[in-house]
Order: sequence, then structure tokens, then C-alpha cells
Amino acid sequence: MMDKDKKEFLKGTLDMLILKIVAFGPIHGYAISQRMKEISKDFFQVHQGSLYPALHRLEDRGWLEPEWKESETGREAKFYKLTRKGRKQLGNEMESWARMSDAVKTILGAVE
Amino acid sequence: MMDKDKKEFLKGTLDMLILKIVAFGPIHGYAISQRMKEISKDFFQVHQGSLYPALHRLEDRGWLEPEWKESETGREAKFYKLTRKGRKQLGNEMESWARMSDAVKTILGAVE
DNA sequence: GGCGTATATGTCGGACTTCTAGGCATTAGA
DNA sequence: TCTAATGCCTAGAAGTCCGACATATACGCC
Repeated sequence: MMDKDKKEFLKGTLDMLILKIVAFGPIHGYAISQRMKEISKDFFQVHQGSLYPALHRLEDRGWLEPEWKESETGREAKFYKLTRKGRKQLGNEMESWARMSDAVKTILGAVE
Repeated sequence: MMDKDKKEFLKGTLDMLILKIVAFGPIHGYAISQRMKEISKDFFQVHQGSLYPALHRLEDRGWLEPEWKESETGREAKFYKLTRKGRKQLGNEMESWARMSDAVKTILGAVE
């Protein structure tokens, strides 16, 4: 039945958040989910079933570029970096998010 | 292929926004979409294929209660009003939205 | 009378996103 | 040895939103 209150999250912002985190520098998928959880103080929990499809989606659209490298722990991992197109896309999405959250704020704050 | 840039909208906030608008007082579906467009200064355009299913969904969950009445124009229309459960739900969703948009702001604002 | 536009409700199918639940493999530590 | 953490992945189900379509009434205009 899905508990909408407890798990109320990403709602279409996942791609933007991933792009933003990758914008800090090349990073692999597993680390992205940790970073996101960490920065958001445990609010955003990206599950692997959402994360990896999202990464492939972003790669398909030409916003991320993967490269296999050795991770901090000495194991092989797929590091993603932002492409030029990806940087532009991130800008668009952030702009879009700003306008969208403003609009929501306006409606929620509206009185009678 | 869907142009995500031009059409970037409700992202899971539709239910909350509808509840909030109905919270102002009984109102029918068609008027809800107009109100939303108006208050948000044309940002949110709820399409009929989203609006009516959403209203039925909210009714099914016991958050809205419908009543057929005559509209301002003299025609029959289905006026919705917020139930007690609906008011509580709205509170939860607003709280949830606040925390979610804070978390997004934190990530977007994070530096290196 | 006939026509177009705004009002008003609705359904259907498709595209898309996220989650749950699983699988596979390696490494570090108890 | 066995468990947890790291690291990648997919398949299927559920849910949301949109575009397109269908229906009907009221009103103004020609």
C-alpha cells in the first residue's frame, strides 16, 4: 500500500541531484548514494534499484561519461564525470527547480 | 521523446497543491485548475488527464468529499471539500515538502 | 437558427520514474 | 569461516502525469 508519509522523496529531482553531486568531481555510483545521504543528513536514501537505472539514463542522454578506475578501496569501479551537456542540463534543472519550488511556496503560503 | 525542459511540472506535488486549494473552501475541479494556474502565475497547468484522476484518488483516500451543486455559471458541478482526514494529510504533506525542499537546497547549495 | 468558445466532467493508453526484491562478485574484519 | 560492506546490475510492479479523445451545456454573435 506504500506509506507515502515515511517515504516521501525524490519525486523527479533525482537526476538533478545526481548531476549536482557528480559536478563536484568524478565519482562512482555507490559513492553517489552515500554522498547524497550524507549531505542531506539522511533525508535522501537512493536505493540501488533507482540509482543504477538513473545513471544509465543520464549516460544515455549524454550528460554523464563513465570510466572504469580503481576506487579508494582498491576495487574496480565506474567513475562518472559530467559532460559539457550535463553541466548545461544541471543549470537548466536547477533553474527549473527554483521556479517550481517558488510556485509551490506561493500556493502553500496563499491565504484565502 | 518528451521535452523535459519545456514541460517541467508537478512532480508528485499535485495532490498537496489540490488539497491546499480545496482548503480555502468548497470548489469544483475546473475551478481548481484555474486557481492553481492563477496563483502560481501560470507556472502550474494541471491538465484534465491529471486533474480528474487525482480528484478521484483523493476522494478514494477519504481526503476529499464531493457534492453536486450549481456552479457560479448556473451549471451543475462537483464541489469538493476537505475532510478532517484530508486536512491532516495536507499538514503532513506540507511538513514533508518543507523537509524535502530543505534537503534539496542543501545539496544544490553544497560547495565542493 | 447555427456556430464557436468557455465551462465542466470524464476515460484510455503510453511514457516515465521509483521501489522491492533479487543476483553476482570482491574484500575486510571478527 | 562467515558476515558485512563495497560495488555493479536487472526484472517486475506500482504509481503519476500527460496527450488525446469523448460528451454535454451555456452564452454570445452573426
